[in-house]
Amino acid sequence: MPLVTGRERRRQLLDAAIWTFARKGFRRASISDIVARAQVARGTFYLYFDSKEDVFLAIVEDFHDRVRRMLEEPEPPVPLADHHGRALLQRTLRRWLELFAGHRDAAQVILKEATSIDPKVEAGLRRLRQLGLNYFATRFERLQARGLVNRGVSPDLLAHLQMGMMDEAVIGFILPEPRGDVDALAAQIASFEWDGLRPDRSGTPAVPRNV
Amino acid sequence: MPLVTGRERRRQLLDAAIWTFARKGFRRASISDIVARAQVARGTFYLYFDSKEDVFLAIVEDFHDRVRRMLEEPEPPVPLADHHGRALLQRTLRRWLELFAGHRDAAQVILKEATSIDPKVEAGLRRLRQLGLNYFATRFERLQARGLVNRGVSPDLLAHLQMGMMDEAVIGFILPEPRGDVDALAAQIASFEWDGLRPDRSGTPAVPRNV
Amino acid sequence: MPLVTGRERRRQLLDAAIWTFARKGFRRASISDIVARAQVARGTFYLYFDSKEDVFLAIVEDFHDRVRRMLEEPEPPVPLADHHGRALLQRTLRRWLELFAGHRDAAQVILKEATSIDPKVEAGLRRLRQLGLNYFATRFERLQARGLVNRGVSPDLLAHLQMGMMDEAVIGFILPEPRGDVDALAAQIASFEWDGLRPDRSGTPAVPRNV
Amino acid sequence: MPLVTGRERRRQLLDAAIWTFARKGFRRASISDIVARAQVARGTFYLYFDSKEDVFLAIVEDFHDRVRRMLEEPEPPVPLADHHGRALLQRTLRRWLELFAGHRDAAQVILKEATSIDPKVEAGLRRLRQLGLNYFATRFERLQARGLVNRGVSPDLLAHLQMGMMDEAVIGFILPEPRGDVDALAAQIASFEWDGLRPDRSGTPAVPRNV
DNA sequence: GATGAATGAGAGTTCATTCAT
DNA sequence: TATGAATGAACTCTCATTCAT
Repeated sequence: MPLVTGRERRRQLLDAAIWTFARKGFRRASISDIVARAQVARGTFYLYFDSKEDVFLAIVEDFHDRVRRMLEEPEPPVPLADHHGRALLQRTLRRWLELFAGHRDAAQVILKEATSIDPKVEAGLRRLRQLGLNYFATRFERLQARGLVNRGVSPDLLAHLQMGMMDEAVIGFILPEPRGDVDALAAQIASFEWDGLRPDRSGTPAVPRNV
Repeated sequence: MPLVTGRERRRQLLDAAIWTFARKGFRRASISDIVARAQVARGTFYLYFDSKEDVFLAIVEDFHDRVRRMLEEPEPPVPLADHHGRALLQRTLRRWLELFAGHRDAAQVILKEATSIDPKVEAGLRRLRQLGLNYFATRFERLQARGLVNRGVSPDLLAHLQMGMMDEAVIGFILPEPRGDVDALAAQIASFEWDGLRPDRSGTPAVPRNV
Repeated sequence: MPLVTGRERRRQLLDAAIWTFARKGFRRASISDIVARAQVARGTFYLYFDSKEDVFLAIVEDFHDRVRRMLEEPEPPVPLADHHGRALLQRTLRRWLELFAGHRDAAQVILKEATSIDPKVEAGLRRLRQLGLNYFATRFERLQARGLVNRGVSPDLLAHLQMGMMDEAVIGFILPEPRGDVDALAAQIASFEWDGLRPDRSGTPAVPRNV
Repeated sequence: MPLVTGRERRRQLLDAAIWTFARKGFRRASISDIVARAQVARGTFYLYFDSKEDVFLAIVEDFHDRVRRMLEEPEPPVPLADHHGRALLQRTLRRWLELFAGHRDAAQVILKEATSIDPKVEAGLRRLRQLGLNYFATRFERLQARGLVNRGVSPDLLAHLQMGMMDEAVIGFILPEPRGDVDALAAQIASFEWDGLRPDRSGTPAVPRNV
């Protein structure tokens, strides 16, 4: 029996690639860097991946799997309360941010190195993105149907905006800092999304001039 | 007098680079591609730019200038109305989206090729991003001070979320389609931001279960 | 086991570079020329040398080693004779000239291509030159101490003059001809050095006019 | 009438080239460097010289002229003395070294950048070298004929050795120092050449062993 | 004569990929 | 499976030279 199975060797190379791409970027990282990190020979890389592009695609698909598994995981019930919809939203955002916080190198690669590499990679990224968009859109739709969310905005647009905010929150607050307070971040975003910017829900604002 | 001035030749090469990077990506685009597009010799490129990285930086800075000029432009007054703050917000978003819609190739390059290229390029992108963040943060702060916007969220976080939504809106709705309805898009985003997701501002939602 | 070891491949490339530089000069020789001579691919060159400058430095250092090994080699005793010092000198010159005659391409490169290439190369050439200068200076000093050589001239200057004569003898009489009589050349140089130009060691020259 | 004549402009460019080649070497110096030094436009260079190689050849020939003029200059008589031949030799060496000391940049270019550039340049350098060799050979021959110099060595070989010593003296003692004592240098070299290394012109050295 | 923007051949170098061991 | 020396296409960049003004 070999010391490492094929599965393990592949994982080892994949992690080395994630680590390398996160630090050098796809373009500047070389196969040499990856195999040096993985402590295997150059040729070994090509036993598990077809090309440099292929290992990038594998990273995307690996992350895709993680997202899918997270989304499929059953969620613990939220205590019924006044702002039930908001609590659900906040929990979702937290789980989403936690996933990225738990895999910062991969997140870095997916979010910041997702440059035009290859049609196949492009497709993989599109699928990953679509997974998120579908999830959020379906979710908003259901919440609207149940009267838990304002029906005035299209679930599809909402999903896009949600994804944009998530990306930016990860890039701006999770990737740079070793320990961001994910909980607080999710709470604040949920708060903004739930209540909106309108200052006073009853009265008229007092004589505003142009800014 | 030469047929083209140095300024024009530089612009010509810059536009060729934008066009090329938007289609092939920074990595796959070669200097040969750029000069072929610009219809000049290979060496001419190096009279105006130091390197492939340098021309990318120039693109970023060119776009930076456009954004700055747009932000400095005086805005026509918004008719005083019930939802004054919302109207102001919507107008800002529209102008922002219009700028990107008016320079789709450049937007594509900035938003999708903003990969790790070079420390200098990195810095340039950071400056561009900061320009937007500062603008939105200042704006929200002022509107809050004037009572036109809910004081419950930090202007800084708001700015980040706003930028995330803008990026995603551009990537999702402006870059793919030749003619997106920018006005409608701005209106919908403003609507979501203004009112939030809360379904009913008075009553309690009716017996929701977990989603 | 590969057909050639790394050591051999390096030597093969080094020899090809010596051959090429000797014929085309550093400037006009291209990496293509070198690898064509060595019958390997272009990239192989860069497995063994960092750059074109680096291989030149390697040539210099390779020759440095040869000179050092020659100088360290024990010399067979010279039969005690009337002109003991002169015999020692002649033998040294012969060995020196033989080394260059035995590696004419390298000598050509070292002596005629020793142009300003690189600070590192410059330093390497300086070390090589210093090796020779030190050897001759030490030698003269010892011979003076033992009373075998005229004490009227500084060993340091003597070393420089000796080096100059050697360089010129190699350039003028060894590099151009496939088979120069190294022995006779060494004998004549030693003769000149030993006896000097003074025509008659006792009498006064007869009524010389200006030349 | 133009501000500068063609002759002057050519000289200006020639001096700029000497200055540049002395500092950067032929290979690393560019036409840009030369015209920048001469403060003229790039194209102007090509009105006076055919190519980069051509200007190098012009430098060689310019120096050739200087050497020739010096050699043709009548020499002041040397006071008749005991060592008449030695005094003549010393004066010649001094004049030779003075020429190089008076044109250090050109000397640097001729002696250290005289790398393989071009067949034409090669030929020019050969002519320059031959000028010196002929001069010394003729000189030694005449001195031998007049009994002022030892007849035991061939004038031709002597000329080569003399040139080698001159080159080395210039490289080692004149080029590096702003103010070398040319007189003393000439005196020491003449001393070595005149008297040789033989320690004692009458007795036998006392029982020397091998070094 | 003088200019300097434009040229483009050609250089050195990189590195993803292969394959004999 | 694993290795790593070898490959060579493709790249960026330089710079001597030209020529319309």
